[in-house]
Amino acid sequence: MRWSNYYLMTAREAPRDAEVVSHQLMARAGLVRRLAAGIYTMQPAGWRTMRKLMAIVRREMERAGAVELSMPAIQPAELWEESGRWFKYGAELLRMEDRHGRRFCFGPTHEEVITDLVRRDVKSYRQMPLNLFQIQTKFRDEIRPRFGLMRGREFIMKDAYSFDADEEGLDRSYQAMYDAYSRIFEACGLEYSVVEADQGAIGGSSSHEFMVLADTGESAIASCAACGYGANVERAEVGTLAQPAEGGGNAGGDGPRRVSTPGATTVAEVAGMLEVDRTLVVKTLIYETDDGLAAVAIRGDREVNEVKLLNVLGGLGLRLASAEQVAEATGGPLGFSGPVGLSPEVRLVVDESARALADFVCGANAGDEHLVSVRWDRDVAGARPLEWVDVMTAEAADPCPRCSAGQLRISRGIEVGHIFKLGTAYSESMNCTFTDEQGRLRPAEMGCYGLGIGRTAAAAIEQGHDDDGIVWPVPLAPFTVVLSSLDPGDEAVRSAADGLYEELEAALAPGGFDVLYDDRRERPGVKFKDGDLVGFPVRVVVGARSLRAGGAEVSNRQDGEREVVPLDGVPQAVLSRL
RNA sequence: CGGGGCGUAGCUCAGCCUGGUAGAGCGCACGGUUCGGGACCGUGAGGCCGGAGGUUCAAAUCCUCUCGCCCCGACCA
Repeated sequence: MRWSNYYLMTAREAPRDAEVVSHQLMARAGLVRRLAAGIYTMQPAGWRTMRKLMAIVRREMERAGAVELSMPAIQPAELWEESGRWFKYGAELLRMEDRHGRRFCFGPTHEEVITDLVRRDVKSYRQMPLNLFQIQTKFRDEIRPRFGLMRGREFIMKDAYSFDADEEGLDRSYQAMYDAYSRIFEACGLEYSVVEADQGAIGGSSSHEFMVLADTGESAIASCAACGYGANVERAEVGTLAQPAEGGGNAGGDGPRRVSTPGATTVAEVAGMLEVDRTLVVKTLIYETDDGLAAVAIRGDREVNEVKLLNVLGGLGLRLASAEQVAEATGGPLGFSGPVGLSPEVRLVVDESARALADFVCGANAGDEHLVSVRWDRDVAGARPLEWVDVMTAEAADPCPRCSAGQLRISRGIEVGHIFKLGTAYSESMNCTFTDEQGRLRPAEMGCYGLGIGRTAAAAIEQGHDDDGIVWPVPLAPFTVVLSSLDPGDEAVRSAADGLYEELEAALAPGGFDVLYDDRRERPGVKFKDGDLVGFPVRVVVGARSLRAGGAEVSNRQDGEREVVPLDGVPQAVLSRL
């Protein structure tokens, strides 16, 4: 491709709304253009990167036995009502009506459509296993789209769905996708890790996320270097916590004592006023759930993980209760709640972090008062059975939940892939059944597997850039090589560059590599800056000076290492750098 | 949805407080000088100042409404 005929316009400055580096560079390099909040045009060079990524994804999906198809983006409401998600999915589901008043949505994902398809076609265990995938535009009406392609509303996703006759089959299909995803991110040259994940709105029994490691990632990951445990912090478990402090002066006694704690509404204030360690205070939060109010007790130095809590309590969502609701549940004002004497209407769950506590401090459910010397068995369990749960947020240096030696480390990542074992959740609700070997009717065991195309490209930039611009991994660069002719007016240079261009195209094509020939009538500085900005992995420069030095200059974007090689040696020199 | 901010040339922004004929840099076009890391000089094109309404002799500027965009938050008792 000749740049003079191509559509690739760079800019010195990024648009004001570009916040993260991948978005700024994609905009400056002329790869994407924002059309509306969270909605982008892929300009030609950006689309080339997407196409290369999609080719890698296709190759590995097919290698793993998946079969490509294409499903509609617009989907009828009835299907979503059948699965129960028309209401459950919430406001992220973009809904619309046609001229007859029939209701549709723009598909955020395709479980309903694929399940509907397969239930009509697949009737026997002999037709399975099956794995179907597509690469297609999705729409999710995010509350707050941001960060360019990282969290768009309209985005391109590879989604795959597996159907198996039994759980063992699902395990095999899941593992095949796990391996395929690993090969994909490997092939892209990305540094990634695989972690256990929360299932969220999709539902199902187990899942893993593929995270590209980057400090700007929106996801927090807890991992253990000793045993390899890794999980999204939304889900991460924690080993048994040490209980560093003793009850001190509050130990013993026949029961809880009321103490005055005027104005102390936070754990830190209470601990300071009573001169006890924060780990000896039990924090009690009141939540509003789909089933009424619930109280969560947790050790004072710990934070509640609302994703875990939602999984424990069930329902679609939860929020911290208002002051009025707290008064209804506890009889006291906000800031003085405790597990003793809660309204019997209120469900109480207690985090494991507070289990080892005896003679602890907690709110008295009365203004400006706390209780000291409280015990679970004697003072709380009498009124109600205790429900021990894990709803704490993992923190750095927490003990590993899987091995005795390790400590958790918290890092950040960009979620580029997510695989789920769905089990029979959809096949049951949508009646996707088959006849097994014994002639019985059974629901199919399903899995689903998503991979964000645009987000992976953005993640590659987050991981690969410097002050001058993008540093693409070779497989994802819009063009592998940029050939810059510095003196297009000079006949010797022009013919040398023209010749090189043809030779390079021929030499690179078999490996799937490509060349952008910068034949524009621009000054050298502009060509260098543009090449660095767009991030072509290898640069070949031909100019009057390089010809005098014996040929063309070949260099790498990544480390800038350059050499002058004779013209006929250029293709080989380029290939050796890929 | 709550809070904050911003909409002026293709891009980044000034002008607004204190109303009086629309500005800069980059980019673009043309001419000249340059030519290995975003050149310089000159000339020029390009704007219903997001939209509607109001106040005023007069509105980019003041007021009201509206649309769009961005950021933070939607959290700890």
